[in-house]
Amino acid sequence: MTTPTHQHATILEVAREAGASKTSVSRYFSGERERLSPNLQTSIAAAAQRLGYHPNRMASGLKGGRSRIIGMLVADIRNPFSVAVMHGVEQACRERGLSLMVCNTDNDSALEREHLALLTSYRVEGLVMNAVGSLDRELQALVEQGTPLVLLERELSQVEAEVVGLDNARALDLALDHLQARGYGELLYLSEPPGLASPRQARLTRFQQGVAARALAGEVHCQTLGETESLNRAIGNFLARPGTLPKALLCANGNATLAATRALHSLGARLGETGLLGIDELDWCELVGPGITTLAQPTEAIGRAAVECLMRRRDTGGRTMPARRVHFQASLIPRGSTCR
Amino acid sequence: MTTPTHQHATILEVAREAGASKTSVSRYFSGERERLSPNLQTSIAAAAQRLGYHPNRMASGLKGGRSRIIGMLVADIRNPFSVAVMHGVEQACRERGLSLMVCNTDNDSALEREHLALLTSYRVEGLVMNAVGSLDRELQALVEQGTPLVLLERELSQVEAEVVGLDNARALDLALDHLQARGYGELLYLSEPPGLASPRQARLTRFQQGVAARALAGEVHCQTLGETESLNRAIGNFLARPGTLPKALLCANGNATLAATRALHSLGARLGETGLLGIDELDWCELVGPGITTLAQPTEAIGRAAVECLMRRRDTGGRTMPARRVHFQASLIPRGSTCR
DNA sequence: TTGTACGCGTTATCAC
DNA sequence: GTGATAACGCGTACAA
Repeated sequence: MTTPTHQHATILEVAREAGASKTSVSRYFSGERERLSPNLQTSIAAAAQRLGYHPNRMASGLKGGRSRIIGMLVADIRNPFSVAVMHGVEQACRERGLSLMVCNTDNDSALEREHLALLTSYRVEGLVMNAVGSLDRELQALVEQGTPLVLLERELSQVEAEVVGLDNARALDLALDHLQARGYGELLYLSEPPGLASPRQARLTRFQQGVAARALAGEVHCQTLGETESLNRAIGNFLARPGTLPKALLCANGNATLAATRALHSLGARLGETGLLGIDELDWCELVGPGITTLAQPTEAIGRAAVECLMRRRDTGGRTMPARRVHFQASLIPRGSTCR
Repeated sequence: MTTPTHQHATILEVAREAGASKTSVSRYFSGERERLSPNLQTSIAAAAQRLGYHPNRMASGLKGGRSRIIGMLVADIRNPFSVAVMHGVEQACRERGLSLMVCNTDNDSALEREHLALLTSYRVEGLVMNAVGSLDRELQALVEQGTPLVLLERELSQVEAEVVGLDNARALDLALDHLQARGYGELLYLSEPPGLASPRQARLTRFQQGVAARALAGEVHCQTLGETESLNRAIGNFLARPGTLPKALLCANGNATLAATRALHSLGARLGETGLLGIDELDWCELVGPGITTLAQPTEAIGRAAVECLMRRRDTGGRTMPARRVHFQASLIPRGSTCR
């Protein structure tokens, strides 16, 4: 019987307790149990059990150079879309025996830099990010040090990295086709300012192209969604403008959908009469009024694909491979908000 | 074959590059810059800059025994409440120079055990959890090893740990008072099965006491919320039952609110005529029908308080201190769903 | 099959 | 002020 220590047991203590050597204990916990005699196996297991031993990943990561940690930099952890992708990332990591360290940057560029340094200092074996700022220099350094990098959606021209995300062009085509088929002729596109975030840019561009190609009337409102009055005014003006064709709002992401729904709600607009279509499926979209039509993204698949890219890149020796792109398709969920 | 990627720079390389010793470089990066001569400081800074050096936290964690990592075990990462608390935890960690390692157990007891072992193996300096299973033995071991532990809501009688969470009794009193004031006389309480999760138990118990004390009619439906038909039937029966007093649903958490709203939606019930009150405030509660009345929890404060407890316990030497409880108050947000 | 010795990058303890 | 050196816990040649 051993006295309950308040320290963590080490491999050496387990070895002594089991009457074996460090090496054997190390083997036991490194998946080479078969090569040990049954006797040793049981006594090591018993000793480890008694001492509550867990291998120290800090130490093993130091020696082997493998931290077994994947880092993830998320722009907005309170966005359900990000969480869903993260869920996929996490599952894929677990299946590979990796841990996930998630940092939320709250759309703050300084925070992003800070968190990136942090993840670097833990020697993460790969990095998944969808964050904000222009960290080109730091990311370039990271990639040159041999750390695989996958960008969610936002692509940075400077840095050699995989990009995983939605096929934005086809998603917008899908949305525009649907709205046109339902008879809406004047559209207002709602988005946060594109800034450096390339998917926002890609969606916006395709919206403008698509509107022109379909001979629809299209307007754009790009503004921080926090400014409620400004948004309400913009939507109010759009709806009040004289016009013969039915009007609809197209929202670039989940946050925009939420903001638009609130605005329409406070303006007293009836969903359907005023069309509403949002990119990103959310829990509550089926519950508001006649339901909100959405374009759902395969979030889990996106997360898993990110990890797959990471691992592939790691196994093929990093930057010698050309950067790739993985696109997923959105699926339309028609509801009452696009039904007149 | 020479590796094409130059590895991470080490403290030794920086020292050589700067013409200094390891010790000085270590001091420079450990907040003891003042004790170095200005000359040394600049040359170390320059060398580190050239080499892109970041201290290896794995190594420093090994030597000093401080990983600078806080672990968090979350039962359901897709629950917005959990994410909001996590956000608070993260902020508090950052302010203290700690990193956060989050593991999602997906309400799976086996996964929970696995993740706990993982976090232990990284020698987390503290653990925040709100997870499911009965991990009493493992947690007890953790605490005895000197790792501070804070439980969110769910308390485990066996283990000595702080508990941070809502004042469930007063929250339910608030809810019942509101419903009674609004004239609802027959209540149906919706919850997932209490099982080992003590807050569910606490809320349920208080509901039953409170209903009796107020001479209201109260029923309870505790079932996995995934079973839609069962839930619909239960709510349908409740509403169809002859009775003179207005009826209302009381939902034990955000998931229950979502399920109840869906059920009422599919049953064609009108919110308000049928009362609805949910614990946990969600983005969409103001948007559905006339709005859903909720009891909001101070999520960020709960997360921050958890980290504070952790740190306090660590600084006072862990298990010598008696376990404590921190309770927060919910605040009522009245909306149309409790207005006839 | 099992044991020994060394190195991973860092911090702490001394000496100068 | 600065520098040499010994741990920290583990993996792994290499020896037995």
